[in-house]
Amino acid sequence: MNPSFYVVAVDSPLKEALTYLPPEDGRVFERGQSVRVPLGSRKAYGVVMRQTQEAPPAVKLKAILEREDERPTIPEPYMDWLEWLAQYYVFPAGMIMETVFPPLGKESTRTSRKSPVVKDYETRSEPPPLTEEQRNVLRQLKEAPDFNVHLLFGVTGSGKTEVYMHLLEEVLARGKQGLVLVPEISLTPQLIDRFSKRFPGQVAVLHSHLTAREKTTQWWNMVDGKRKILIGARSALFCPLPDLDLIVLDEEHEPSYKQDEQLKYHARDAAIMLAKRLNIPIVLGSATPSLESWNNVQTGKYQLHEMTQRVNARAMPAIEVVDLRELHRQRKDTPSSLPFWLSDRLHEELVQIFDKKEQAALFLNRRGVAQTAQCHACGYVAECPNCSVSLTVHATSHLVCHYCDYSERLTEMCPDCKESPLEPLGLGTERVEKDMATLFPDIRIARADRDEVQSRDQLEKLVEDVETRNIDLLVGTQMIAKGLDFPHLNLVGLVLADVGFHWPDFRASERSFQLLTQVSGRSGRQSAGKVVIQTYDPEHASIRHTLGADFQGFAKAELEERSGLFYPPFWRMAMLRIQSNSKERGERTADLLVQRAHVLQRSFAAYGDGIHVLGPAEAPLFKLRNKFRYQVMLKCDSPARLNAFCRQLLADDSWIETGTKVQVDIDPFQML
DNA sequence: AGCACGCCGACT
DNA sequence: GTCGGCGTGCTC
Repeated sequence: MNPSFYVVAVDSPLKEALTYLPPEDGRVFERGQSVRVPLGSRKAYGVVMRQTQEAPPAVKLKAILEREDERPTIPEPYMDWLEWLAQYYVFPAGMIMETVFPPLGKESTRTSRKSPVVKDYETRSEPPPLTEEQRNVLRQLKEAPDFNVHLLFGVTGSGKTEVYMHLLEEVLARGKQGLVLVPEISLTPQLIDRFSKRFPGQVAVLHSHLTAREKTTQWWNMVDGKRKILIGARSALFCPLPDLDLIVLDEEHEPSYKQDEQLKYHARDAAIMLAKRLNIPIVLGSATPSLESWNNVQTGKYQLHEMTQRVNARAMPAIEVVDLRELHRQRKDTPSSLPFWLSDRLHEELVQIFDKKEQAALFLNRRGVAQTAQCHACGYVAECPNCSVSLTVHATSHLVCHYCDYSERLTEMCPDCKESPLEPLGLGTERVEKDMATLFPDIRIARADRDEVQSRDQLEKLVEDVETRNIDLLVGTQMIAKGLDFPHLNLVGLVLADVGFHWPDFRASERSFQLLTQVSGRSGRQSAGKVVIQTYDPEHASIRHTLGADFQGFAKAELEERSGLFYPPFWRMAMLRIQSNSKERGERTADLLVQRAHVLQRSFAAYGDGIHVLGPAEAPLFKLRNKFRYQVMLKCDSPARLNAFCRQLLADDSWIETGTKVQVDIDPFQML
């Protein structure tokens, strides 16, 4: 007997899947198959979820048009996992299904003249001998082949990548596939090359900077089983691999694993759920694990594997802290010819490094010439007309908004009082670069930030220039903190470590610690390196523990603090964001939402510690791109209950006014 | 997300 | 008159 109806997840932002009649020809469909369905006045893609005997009341049903033969059936573990994602992150299932498939059809009519995504080498590079620590870790990992979460906690330079490659060799020997996830930023040609040299002809790559055709080709290479190892950014997790046997997620602490648009998933958490459904091991690697993962080690949920030695027994860099308060006190008495942001200590080290013809990097997590511009006569600060932030000074005469990219010319006189010019306030990478060029006219400087390096090609060029020693000094933001590995870089200067200490985010300390440790790790990859940290707050926990290379001490102190404040990882959070083009409507919606939350709260009060509702509050970035933003924070000690609460709270959205949106962010990272 | 519908201002 | 701007609402 033919089934009565099909439940289809349609590529449209609908809360629920839709019900369709079988097609005219009476064809039968399986769960996971792709179909074309009529939707309103158009055709849409859909994935068959299940059969049903029940029709929704009061709807005139339409029939499925046809099977979409170009799209392979999604394997059951993936189907189950995709449904979990939709549930957990409160997101339309049909739109998640769509992320599984490549952007174009399988066959291309044109031949590409672009250089290939992965270079295919003829011969396999020989692996270096393993350290004892690496051998131990590999042995331990072999003993737990089923679903297990392994945290590979290894200092920078301890050879984590080599461990991954050995594990992948075993995967290949079994004829299976492996998935290696890395943060987008560290997905450099350097890394891809290293894998494709070791596994010639076996590697495919997926990330957002590939063209639609490149993505499609790489996707099919894996899905057809022609290639066995997929290296990619978080979105590669959605490629439905037929023989997946191992997931590696490198730099697991990286905040960029959390997507903060559309489906707000965390690739680490999602990867673990996928591994669980496939009953395969997953290896998380980091030199500075997230406190979530570290806590899971403490409670025995994850297995810990430690690597404390750098390969070739290279020493960790010597770290020195410069107290900027003291520096400025001194300079009041004895003025210096150096730029205000450059201490004599860091200057000395730079002189020495350049004398020795070695390389240095200066790190400052702030773009532009100056943080903002202020009038010394009336105190006016240039602000963005669309966002509630001050404008940043760029390239001498421009003011730019770092959130919406609005820009204007810097006027000669203050536009408010017209009495005095706007003076730059604070510091940015552009200014550092300029000052260094004046101070050291003979050295070759490159800047690495979002203004200077916008494309993959530019990053490749930059990496090459540093590798071939065409560059003596690299000045940059976060961009240079991650994954770049330069043998002759022996001095890292942190111009102002304090950027980020006072961010309105409960993870501010954790991020600072990670950043300081990662940046420091860039120095002395081959010989003895040096790190100079300039700060106004040498006593800050992030700095103290970076100095002692004491992750565990930092984690212990920070976890204690989190526990006292009902923060993750002990409690779970959900952020409800209200966004409106009218301030009044936004405020009204936020108030109403909290009222509804309080009503619902009562029915959850009987379980555990109930649900905590905080807010409504204006978002730290109150106005963004001309939208007014409010937020309501929810906390709960059980993720399942928090999820149920969110779903119930937002099940009915008919009360939300037009021009106003309410969105949920489960396990949020972005607090602004 | 699309796509249609509908209600206003600017043009042949 | 009617072309098209984008706000609003619906999709089995």
